[in-house]
This record gives sequence, structure tokens and C-alpha cells, in this order.
Amino acid sequence: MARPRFDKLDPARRKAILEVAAEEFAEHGFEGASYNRILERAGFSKGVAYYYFEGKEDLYATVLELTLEGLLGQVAEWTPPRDAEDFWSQLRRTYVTLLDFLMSDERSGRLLHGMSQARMNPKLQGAWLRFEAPLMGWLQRVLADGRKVAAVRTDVPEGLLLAAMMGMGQATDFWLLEQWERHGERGLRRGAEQAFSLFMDLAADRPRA
Amino acid sequence: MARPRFDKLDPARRKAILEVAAEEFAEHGFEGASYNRILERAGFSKGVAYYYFEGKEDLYATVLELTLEGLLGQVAEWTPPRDAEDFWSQLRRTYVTLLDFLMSDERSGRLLHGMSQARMNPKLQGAWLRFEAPLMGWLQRVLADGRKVAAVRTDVPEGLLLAAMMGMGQATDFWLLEQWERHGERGLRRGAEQAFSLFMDLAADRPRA
DNA sequence: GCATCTCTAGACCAGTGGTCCAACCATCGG
DNA sequence: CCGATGGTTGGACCACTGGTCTAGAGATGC
Repeated sequence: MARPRFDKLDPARRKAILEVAAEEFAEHGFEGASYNRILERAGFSKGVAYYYFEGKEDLYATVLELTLEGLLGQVAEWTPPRDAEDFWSQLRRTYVTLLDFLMSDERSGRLLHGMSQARMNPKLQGAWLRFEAPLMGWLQRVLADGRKVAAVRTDVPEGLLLAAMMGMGQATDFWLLEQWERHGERGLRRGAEQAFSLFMDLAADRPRA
Repeated sequence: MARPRFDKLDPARRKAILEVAAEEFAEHGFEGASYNRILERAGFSKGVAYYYFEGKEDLYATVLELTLEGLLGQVAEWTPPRDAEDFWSQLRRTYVTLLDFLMSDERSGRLLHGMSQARMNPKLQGAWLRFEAPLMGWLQRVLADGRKVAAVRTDVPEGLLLAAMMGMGQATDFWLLEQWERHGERGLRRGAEQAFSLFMDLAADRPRA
């Protein structure tokens, strides 16, 4: 994740390449982005590039990490819920905050959107692992809290529920984007409510036959 | 999807390249696979390759189509359900049949697994569109049947539910693969039962507050 | 026997990410 | 002030990617 020297690089140049890279990766995704083009636009020679980064994947991971930090800074306030109701309302608020952030910062949205593709790209598994842990960790803690207050089901393995929720989140993300494009912000918010209700039905603890 | 002439090509050569390509794509996915390597192994020159296929993407789509045909041949028996119970039991049977097929034919499994990545690859959207229609169409018809017998919820847009189910299916697919590797066939079957129960909780019609 | 059309081989192209090395430059010890 | 050391830098070069193009071989029809 960016060689240590990178911290000592002139801040202007540091910012320059991160900016250019963010733009390029946001627009074309990881595969589609051209490392050479990024370097050229940022005024980096090959030698310099590989002096500060291990390679394309490394630069990508660095950009993503910064983006994720920005996101988590907005979202992270989570307190142990009092009861099931409190749990779901906190989770809903978090979900909405997240959407607000993604709407307000299109580039970050695209980058994070691309990240979910990265998850399945064999070339990027190294990079993905660094994000999986904190992200999954957060969700895991939240779900654990939910279980404590009997808000989240316990009849199914944790890993399965986690995977299902992540997958659904990713897929509905696409769908929400469509709603946004077609019906504007109102459409997005309505869609988000509906998507969230799906999450609840999927994860909620409830009496079974 | 393979130029028309491809049908007239000597069946042995036809089979040869499809075989080699399936192997390569199954092992490395679309991006990771090398078109040049496929051609070399199949004994195809560049000229021949571009005479019969439009390019890498075209060959990939052709291979996927054949694989999907094989899958649908196994799974497709679907009759309009009598009632909700019949609906869910048919769907469960279909799900299990699908898993059986994927277990029995690892290469097809990998290819289809890769296809779901393709869905989000901008380069492959052309190819994806050809599969999306029939696949989504099938699922759409099934869900419509489910609604008729009050098995499937109607309080949420069809497209959202569709997207959510596809995403969840894809994600749990990964999880199931893990179960299979770690706990063998028994683990897979147990996992599949649990995954299916998630599908039901997600999509089932039920009284709401 | 000539012309037309199908088919084939492979040279070639621009672009990819990555490696490597010679040289530049600042700092430091003497 | 000199030379050495080690952190920087530019850019030639590499193997490889998917894709284009052309010259000609081989078959077929008239």
C-alpha cells in the first residue's frame, strides 16, 4: 500500500498522482484504467512510479484506502443498541448517511462501486484482503450487536448471512443507481427505503414455522 | 457470437478451439485468459481466429452460451405452481438440481461463476446482454408465477427483488463453494438448505406490520 | 484456363504493466 | 573543498496483450 517513502514525497506531487489516479480509476475501473496514462498525466516517470508504488494494483489500493477513510469518517458513529427497534433505526440511519455521501461525492461513489468488482478479480485479491477485514469486521460487529438484542436471526451461519447481505447490498446498489438516474433524488430515497426493508426481512429474527 | 461460418468449420477443429477456450476461460476468467494462448494451443492462426470470431469477447460469449445451454437443459422443467407450497418446493428442487450440475461439472461451474463477474465488466456488457435477457426472463417468469399464488411478495418493485436475489445468489455461491471445499458434499447440501431459506425469507409474501 | 470466392498464415501495430540501469543530486565525513 | 554514499529520477527496454492487414494458397464455377 504505497511504499513508506511515499509519505516523504513532496505533498503537491503526492496529491497530484492520487488525484489523477482517482479520476482514472473512477472512470475506467481497475482493469480499464491505464497506469501509463496516469503516470504521464501526473508527470511521473516509470522509474519514479515504481520507486513509490509497487505497481498498478498498489496505487489502486492506495486510492481506495483514502476513499474508504473518507467514507468511514462520515458513517462510523455506531453505539450498542438498546433494543431491536433502536438497532434497526440506527442501521437505517447509517444506510441513509452512506447513500448521502455517495450522492454528494460522485467520484468516491464510482470508486467504491468499482471496489466491489475488485472483490472478485483474482488479480486484486491481495488488495481486497486489506479492505475486507475492516469492512467485514464492522458489519460483523453490527450484526453481533443485533443478535444481542434479538434483532438479527441466529438460525443461520454468520458467514452466510454476511455474504448474503454484502451481495445483496452490491446488487441493490446497481439498482439504486438506476433509480437515481431515472427518477432523481426522490426516486433514490424511495428505492433506498425499499432496499432497506429487504435487508430487514433477510436478516431479522422472527418466529419460524 | 461466432460468425455464421463457424458452423461450417470442420467439427474437430470447432470442438478443439471451444474445448481449449473453455479450459482457459474457466481457469483464468475473461481478463486473465490469453487469447493468443488459446489460439496457439488450438492450432489457430490469427487470421483464422478473426475469420471465425469477432475477437476474444466473441469467443468467450460463444463458450458461455454453450455452457448455459448445458445448464438450462438440466434445470428447465418448470410448471406453473398450484399453490404457494408447490411454488417453493419446485424452486427448491430447481436450486438443488442446479447445484448438482455445478458439482458434477467443475469447469462449467467455474465458467458460470466467471460469468457473474462479467456482468459488471464494462468490456463485457455486450456479451452479458445476450445472457441477461433469457436468464432474467426465466427468473421473472418464475417470480410472476409465485406472485399469482401469493408466494412472492408484491410490496417491492419487481426489479429490486430480482436484483437482490441475483446478488444474493452470486454471493452465497461463493460461500457455498467454501463450504464445499471445507466440509465436502454434506457441508454443501446443508449450506444450500440454509441459503435457500434466506431466499425464501427475502422473497416470500407475508403479513407486514 | 481464367476468375472468383473461401480460407489461411503470420508480419505487424499500438498499447499494456513491469524491469533495469545510468546518471543526477543532496548530504556527510574528512 | 573533495569524494563517497545513498536517496531519487528519467527513460530505454522487455515480454506480452488483443487486433489489423495483406499476400497468397486452394477450391469452385464458367
